[in-house]
Amino acid sequence: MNKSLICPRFEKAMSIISQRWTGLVIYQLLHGPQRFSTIEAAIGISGRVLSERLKDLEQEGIVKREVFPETPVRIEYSLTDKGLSLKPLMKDIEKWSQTWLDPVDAGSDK
Amino acid sequence: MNKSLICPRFEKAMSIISQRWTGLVIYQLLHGPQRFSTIEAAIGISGRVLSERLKDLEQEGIVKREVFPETPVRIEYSLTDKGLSLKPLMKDIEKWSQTWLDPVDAGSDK
DNA sequence: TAAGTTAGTTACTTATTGTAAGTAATTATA
DNA sequence: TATAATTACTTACAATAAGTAACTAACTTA
Repeated sequence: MNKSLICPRFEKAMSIISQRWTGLVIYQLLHGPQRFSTIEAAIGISGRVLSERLKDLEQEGIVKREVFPETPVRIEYSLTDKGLSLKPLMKDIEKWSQTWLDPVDAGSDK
Repeated sequence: MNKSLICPRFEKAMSIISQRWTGLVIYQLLHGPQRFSTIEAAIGISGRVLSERLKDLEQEGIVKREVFPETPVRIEYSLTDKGLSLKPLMKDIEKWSQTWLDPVDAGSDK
């Protein structure tokens, strides 16, 4: 079971992109380096999960974490080259959504 | 809480694409119309969830379900125009994975 | 000393998935 | 005729992931 016939690299890419919230986190970071609380507020993710996702994305080499020892401490998250390379993809999704999703529908909660 | 500042249409698109398995189901259907059990085997999804996803995707107008009253009954799932319009996106993901993911790494179960 | 920052973490609840067995409709086989 | 097979699901239950809210650490300011 669970032995798929699909290219493992594609599958891996999908597993990154299709993990809940990762897409939005990356999209948000396209606006530039940001701190934890900014991302949290911008996309409406819970701190618990954001913390988890940022760690995963750092592991994948998609996100970079930088500490600025100011007061209070400032920690900035930004995209690496690998992360930035996802920009065209994000733009495609944006374009698709504008072409194929009805504005009214899109806003309604489930 | 949970009031994001991101464009609702983009968010909706993301919520479709980033739902577990939907990407792989769509990708698989790019190969042409297929029956339930074929998709199931191809991507390694459980029947329970596949059934759920296909219903969702049909709702979204991305997938079409057709019944052929043969024996045993044949039911084919295929992409609608809206579904097919996701093809360039899928190809981009494929390309990205080939450029940025290490083949060894990608295969390892985490 | 108390209260305010930011960036998390922890404990606990709720939601989503996975697993495996079961069902319905029909035909083939012993 | 009873049993088995096939496909496309559904159901019940266990396991994993996400949401919520309170809490911590390491400062600084009032």
